[in-house]
Amino acid sequence: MAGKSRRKRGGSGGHRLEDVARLAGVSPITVSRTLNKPEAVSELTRAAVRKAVERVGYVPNRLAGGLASNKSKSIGVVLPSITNPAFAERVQGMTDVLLPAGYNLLLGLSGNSTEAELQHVMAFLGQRIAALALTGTQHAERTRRLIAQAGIPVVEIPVISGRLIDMAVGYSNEAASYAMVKHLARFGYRRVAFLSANVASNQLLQERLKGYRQAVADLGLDSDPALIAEATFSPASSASAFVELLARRPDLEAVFCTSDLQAIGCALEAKRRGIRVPEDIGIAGYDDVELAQEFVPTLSSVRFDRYEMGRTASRLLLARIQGEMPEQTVIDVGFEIMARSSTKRPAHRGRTGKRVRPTAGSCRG
Amino acid sequence: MAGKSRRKRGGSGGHRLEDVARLAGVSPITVSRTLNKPEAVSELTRAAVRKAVERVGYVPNRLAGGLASNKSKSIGVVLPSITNPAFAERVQGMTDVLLPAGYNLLLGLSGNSTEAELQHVMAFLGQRIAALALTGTQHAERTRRLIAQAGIPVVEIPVISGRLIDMAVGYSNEAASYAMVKHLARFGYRRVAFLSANVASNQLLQERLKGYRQAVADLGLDSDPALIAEATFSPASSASAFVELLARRPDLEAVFCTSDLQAIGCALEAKRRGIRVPEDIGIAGYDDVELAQEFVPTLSSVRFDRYEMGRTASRLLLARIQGEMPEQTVIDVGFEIMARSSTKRPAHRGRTGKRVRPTAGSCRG
DNA sequence: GTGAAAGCGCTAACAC
DNA sequence: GTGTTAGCGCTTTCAC
Repeated sequence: MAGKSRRKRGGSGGHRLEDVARLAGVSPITVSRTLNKPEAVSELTRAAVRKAVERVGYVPNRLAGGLASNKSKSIGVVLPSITNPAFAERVQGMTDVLLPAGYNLLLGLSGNSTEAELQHVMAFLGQRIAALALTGTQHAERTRRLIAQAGIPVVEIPVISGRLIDMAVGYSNEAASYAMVKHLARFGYRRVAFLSANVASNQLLQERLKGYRQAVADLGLDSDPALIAEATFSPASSASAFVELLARRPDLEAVFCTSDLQAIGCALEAKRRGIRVPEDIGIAGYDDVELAQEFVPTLSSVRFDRYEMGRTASRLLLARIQGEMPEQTVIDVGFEIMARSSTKRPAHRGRTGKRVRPTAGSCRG
Repeated sequence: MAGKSRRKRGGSGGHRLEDVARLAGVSPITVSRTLNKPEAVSELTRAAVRKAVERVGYVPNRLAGGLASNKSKSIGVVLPSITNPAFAERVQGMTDVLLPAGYNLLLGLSGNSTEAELQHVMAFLGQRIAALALTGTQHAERTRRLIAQAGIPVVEIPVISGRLIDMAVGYSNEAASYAMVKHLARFGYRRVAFLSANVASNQLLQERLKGYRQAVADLGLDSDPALIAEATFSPASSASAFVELLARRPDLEAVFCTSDLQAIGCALEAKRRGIRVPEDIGIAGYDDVELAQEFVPTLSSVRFDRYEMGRTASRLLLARIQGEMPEQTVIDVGFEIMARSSTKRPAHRGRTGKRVRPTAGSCRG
């Protein structure tokens, strides 16, 4: 006791490195090393320190550690929203890799606003995050500048083209969309609607719309702009968008929705109206959520491994944090067109289960 | 230049308070005050400082600030998983309140393991989180001890009974479950199955099972233990559990699922087997996801406002962080039985839309 | 309203 | 392998 008179120790009540050190009969730095670089400490000392740590229930102050070392054990993640299962699984994949490595997740929800993203990135940088995971490649210039200045590893998900900041894990949304339209065309659907959430604010949807348009052009499908509609992610909203599409184009043959929930909304509306799927109208979704293959009829969808994407992205970040330089920093995880009943128009026979290999990233076949 | 020789300033490149201060022609502490307590600084100085901050793009180091003040602007949140939309909406509600107040979210996914929860809480405490939000009241003793020692505000969600640590926002899961079974009984279903995820590891499900059992006993329904089954959250898994229930009890009349996705899994399986819902079998869900009211048939479910729960919990935490003592620290948000087609057995007529008022927290009517 | 000094708890650097 | 010293960038305390 009678240490140098300190400023009042806040209510956080924790013990300090020094307390543990005294108890273990070593210097503070030895305790620090035991915790951070155990291999640099003799086995004997290590045991003594560990015992002391246990004894007082020492929880290191990461704020102090971070300040001293100018880096923290936190990783920032910015997502548009988390209610969308597509993003939720990515987060799960990330924590599953980062937690065992001792890293925490700082979560920022941006709602597709680059301004909100900037706010989050600033806050994260203020906490000296060790790395950053962003969604898409659409960022405020200031965000890019701040990140560059910070010099931390960054991974963008789930895109692999565009103006990449650093690393990326994803696939070509455009190619996936193209492939699905091609799949529909193969089954004879030629008046195919594109139903998505608000495209203007969402880069991924822009890519998908581009793929849709390209396929429509390439395959000579109906290119009427009235076939393009927007709805929120709720099934109810997409149901009414579907109704409007039908009103605009009573000869509508298929709807390609950029989310499964929207596709299900359309399918349910079709059922309520006695429209048969896939006979009268083909319906395709996106994301391949679990419900897609259980639904009646089973729902064709675009599949990509969101969970694995989170894991891969995290591994990339961890490698870079540890100073390694992964040979591949832009990883294409590919996608898969899951051809199921909802787009299987009778009297048409198409190939199914087309898998786009990771390195391809575009539609083949 | 020629400042006192410092340890190398890490690559994080940022400017310091001192840089801004020099530029603005004031002392560092004045800059600090301008940023944290603007009202304590003259308008003129404030303007000068703000300009300097803008000019160099100053991002305060929260690590340093946190160390000095022994508190951070981060709030820890522990959830079992985030793939479940029920939790995702809570998180959205929390950030919507916390972000404008300048707080970040540290996310920890525990998978219903109290041990994992402990790990997260330790890591969070190491970062001197300002407050903590936990799921349920089942915690390791050590977790409780650490939290008590830290003396930070805690809110538990979505439960309001049991061994509460501090504050709570939620409703009685038991009463909600009881109410749904009662609703089923009112429509003449007497052989009601209870289908949930693994109960042993999940406190909420335990409460719901208790409510089910109590209702079965009180209302004289069939209490055969074979009517209780488990499945994962996937619709496929619950579909097979449903099949097994039918095998065990071919005279099964209704299934009460503790999640909507499971209920939908059952309903889809019923459709595949030509079993009519609600005529042959009644199906009830839990959570009232958007799809529930769009599904065909519309799905009866237990509703509670998850988003608002997140907001309320966050407001409680913020108040306590600011030293206020909210008069109510255990908030019952109530629940609602959404009576829809999937449980409306013809020739039976029950009351619908029963709303349990927040302060009631139990089943009335 | 503003500033000077001290120190939050830890780790980097260098000595032994 | 272990210890000593000097800060990390901020906020507290107390003076003016």
